[in-house]
Amino acid sequence: MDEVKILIVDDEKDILEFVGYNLENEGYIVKKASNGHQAIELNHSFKPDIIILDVMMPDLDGIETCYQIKQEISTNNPKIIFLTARSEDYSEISGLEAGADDYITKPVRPRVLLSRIKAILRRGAQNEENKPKVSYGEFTIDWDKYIVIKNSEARTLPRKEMELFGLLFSSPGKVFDRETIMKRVWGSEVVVGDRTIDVHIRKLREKFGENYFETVKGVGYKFVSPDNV
Amino acid sequence: MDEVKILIVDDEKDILEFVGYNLENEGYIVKKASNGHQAIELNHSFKPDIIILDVMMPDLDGIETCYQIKQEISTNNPKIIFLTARSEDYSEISGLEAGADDYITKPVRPRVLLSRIKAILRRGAQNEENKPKVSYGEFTIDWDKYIVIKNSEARTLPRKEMELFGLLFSSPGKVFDRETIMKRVWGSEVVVGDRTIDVHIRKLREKFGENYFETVKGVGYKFVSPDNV
DNA sequence: AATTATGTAAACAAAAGGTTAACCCTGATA
DNA sequence: TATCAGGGTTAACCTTTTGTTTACATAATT
Repeated sequence: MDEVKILIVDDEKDILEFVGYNLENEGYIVKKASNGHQAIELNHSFKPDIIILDVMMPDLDGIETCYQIKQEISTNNPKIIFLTARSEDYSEISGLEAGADDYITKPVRPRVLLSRIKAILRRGAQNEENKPKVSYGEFTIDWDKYIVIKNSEARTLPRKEMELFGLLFSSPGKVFDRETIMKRVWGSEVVVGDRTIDVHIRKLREKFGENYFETVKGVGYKFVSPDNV
Repeated sequence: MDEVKILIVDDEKDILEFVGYNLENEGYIVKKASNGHQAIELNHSFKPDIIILDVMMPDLDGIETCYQIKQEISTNNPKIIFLTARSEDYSEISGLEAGADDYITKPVRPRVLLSRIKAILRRGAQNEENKPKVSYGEFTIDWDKYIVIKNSEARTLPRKEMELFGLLFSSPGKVFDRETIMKRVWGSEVVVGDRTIDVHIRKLREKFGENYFETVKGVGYKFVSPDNV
């Protein structure tokens, strides 16, 4: 991983500038968001490796934002560093639960921040050896190579198809309702028409066969492996 | 859970008013108690989903109150958020021991409080997703996969049939009267003809056999498992 | 027997989902 | 810069499934 992308989220412009400047100086690719919604949005499009997230923000606070981001199925699995003022009354409990990977208290000291970032990247590098490759029935999904293998025949899927497949595949047999699919694949911010999910299911069926993606009318869809039940 | 009930407990009237106002504004159903005894009392009668509990109270303090409430066996299992003044020397430890679910330090900031409440509700909702897989006699119902298994033969039912089955199956042998069935499966607002339930019972009988859904004339229906009684 | 509650089949209505093709981006390519 | 291609989305229309009612038959209860 040579190009490390970092997203900074804070409602105070000064901090965005200050932290952004320091990180860019170190050669990271930086984008900034000034609220939670923007952050979720940018997590999609920018796909940062690390998100530095202010806890205390109006409207959608850091904890909430973190939750939502962690929910989503996506290729980037961003690490999240919380930024909290020592005086704030957000307890660490909620932060850890929300899936924070580290904490930093304001005021931000560049040296500290950089060392935390490096620590996280180091940790990440180690994990990367655990290729997230999961098999079930005749299928294998390999997020690393971004392919789905069916009976030793590999194919690359477009992002949304991959994510939709990934979600359903993550719990074979379990029905995911449309709302959940929407939230986890498209994100809670995005609003798209109701036929969109169907169309993507169609594409998956075209590629893998009609029998793997079962419709449960009025509820949602599930992945099943006929030979494997 | 659409109607969320919250109980606020504090000996300072101002705080009760302030917090209460903000929560009501968000559509929560709110009751207030000004001491621990009242709180325990209201936990019984009001059955709140969440209790916001001041730690520092005369006589019966928050920790004690929390203990007592957690002790009780009741249908509502209220989540408890502690309210502590930063200066107080109640350590978080005692709070966690007492069974707190979260902390907030005074002064209470509405945004913070609301986001914590949402977080707690979300946690609760997630747990609810793991609807258990229940077996009785030759039947198993699996809400996750949305199937009913009879003698190792699985089938997915349409929504209403599933819900009707689920209801009757939830208490084998117990008679559910039509009114209850209506309310629980169709909802209290919906009005449908009186043959509708019968027709759905018919469908279940067609699918699983005539002997499992017994009519109790003038009352309602019950699920029975002949081999199992 | 009369009355009332339930059973049933078939018709009907309305959701829910399926399908296809066109459209709009965005990023790549010449 | 113009063009192009792929992915993603929408729109329109089609099909199927599910849910409800109707109309009448049957069984139980008084």
